Amino acid sequence: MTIAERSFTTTERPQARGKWRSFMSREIVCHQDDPVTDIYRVETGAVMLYQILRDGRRQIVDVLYPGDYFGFGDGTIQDCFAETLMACDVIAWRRDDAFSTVEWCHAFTAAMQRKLGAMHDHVTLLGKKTALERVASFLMRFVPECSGRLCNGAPPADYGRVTHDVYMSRREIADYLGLTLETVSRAISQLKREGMIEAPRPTQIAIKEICRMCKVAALH
Amino acid sequence: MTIAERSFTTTERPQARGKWRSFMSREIVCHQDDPVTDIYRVETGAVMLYQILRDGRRQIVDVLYPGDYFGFGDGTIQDCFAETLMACDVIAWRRDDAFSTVEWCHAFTAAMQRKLGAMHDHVTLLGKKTALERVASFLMRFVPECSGRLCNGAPPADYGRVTHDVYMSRREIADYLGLTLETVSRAISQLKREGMIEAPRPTQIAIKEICRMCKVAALH
DNA sequence: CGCGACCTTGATGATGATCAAACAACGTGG
DNA sequence: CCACGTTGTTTGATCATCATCAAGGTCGCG
Repeated sequence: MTIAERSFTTTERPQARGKWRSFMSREIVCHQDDPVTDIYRVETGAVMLYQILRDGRRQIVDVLYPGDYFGFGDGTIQDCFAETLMACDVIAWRRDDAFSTVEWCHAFTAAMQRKLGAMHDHVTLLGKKTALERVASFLMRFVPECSGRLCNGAPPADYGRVTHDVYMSRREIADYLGLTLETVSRAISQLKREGMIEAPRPTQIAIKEICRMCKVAALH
Repeated sequence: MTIAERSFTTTERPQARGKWRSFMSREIVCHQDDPVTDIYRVETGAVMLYQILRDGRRQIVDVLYPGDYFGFGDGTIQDCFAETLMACDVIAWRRDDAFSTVEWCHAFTAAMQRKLGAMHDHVTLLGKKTALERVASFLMRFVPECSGRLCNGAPPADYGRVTHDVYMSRREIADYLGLTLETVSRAISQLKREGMIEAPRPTQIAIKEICRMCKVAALH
């Protein structure tokens, strides 16, 4: 089961007055510069957030999985587009409803702390890592046990046997990692040549040598 | 009055059971990988957050000003060093105390929303902008009215007359913007040559032509 | 089969990193 | 007061990484 396929058990998370909404792949949930009305939480699937500069450059600033919140911008105006990477379920709350209960606030603050830590890691990736390190770091996200600072050095037993679906095109990966699609493609080819990963098809990858990948990714 | 010199009026912000602490310039408030015990809020001054990779590369992931919270990592372990850029006052809460009141949670969630939006902008800067655009964007932070997406096109009346203190060295600016100190220096020199800024000394700048700077920074 | 979308690979070039040296500001001690 | 060392900044010359430009390859589908 991939990260994106996980879903929340509804009992342990507040959802009073929240409205379930389903989206197809590549649907836009909200637009940059739109007013903020609702707050969303991903329940199943995956959503990308991106900003577009006036001259058309696009930066994918985050990729969201179940449990992640989005759609609140700076509190008044959306700072990003939110677009689904696959079929998704999300819960939408009216802003005022959402913040009215204490449990909701707690769930939200916990999610925000996790998210901010992840953003810090991503800033370090963009500011300091080479192309190969970025791509390796990106692929290691599919092994959550080993990609964060929680890693205890023990990879899951079945790693190397599992193939992960990458729901992003080369262009999207590139726009996420601050590279071009050609550079991403070259880096993936290099990791394949060196035997660290396999890719039966472009959108599927299997990580064959976790510890080498981890070193290449400059994760620990 | 600069951003860093602003301070909060204590009445409008919850601080029950919070403990005031004062720091000198360049003191380390908390260490990467330390356990999380307290949550801090900057009251006066400025604090930088940075991560250090195993081979010594440093990325400054954020610069905090009054009203910003820090020190909570992913909830258990610090993900960053926090170091003061100048003399600072902060309030420290025990984690459990902090989240016990509703008002505190509301203040915290509001701050986190602002911060996450700012991080998105910074990710776009790191992922897509050129060296000159990054440096110009950085300097435009000293004119908050014009640097964000709240900008209404009307610069403050006294701009160009005000010199701003940059409490960061060229190396720190570089580590923040994902560049080298030489590249930062060259970009600043270019902006000076073209008359957009003045710099009576390296750590002080005055923005002379806000609208041109804004264009160079690719802000709007 | 042929078209379109996406990916891969190659050749060339530009931006920014690296290496290096000179310069400015500042504090200390003779 | 000035020589000197220290630290940080500026500027120049060269180099490497990644972007750009270009062509060919793979896959799915009408």
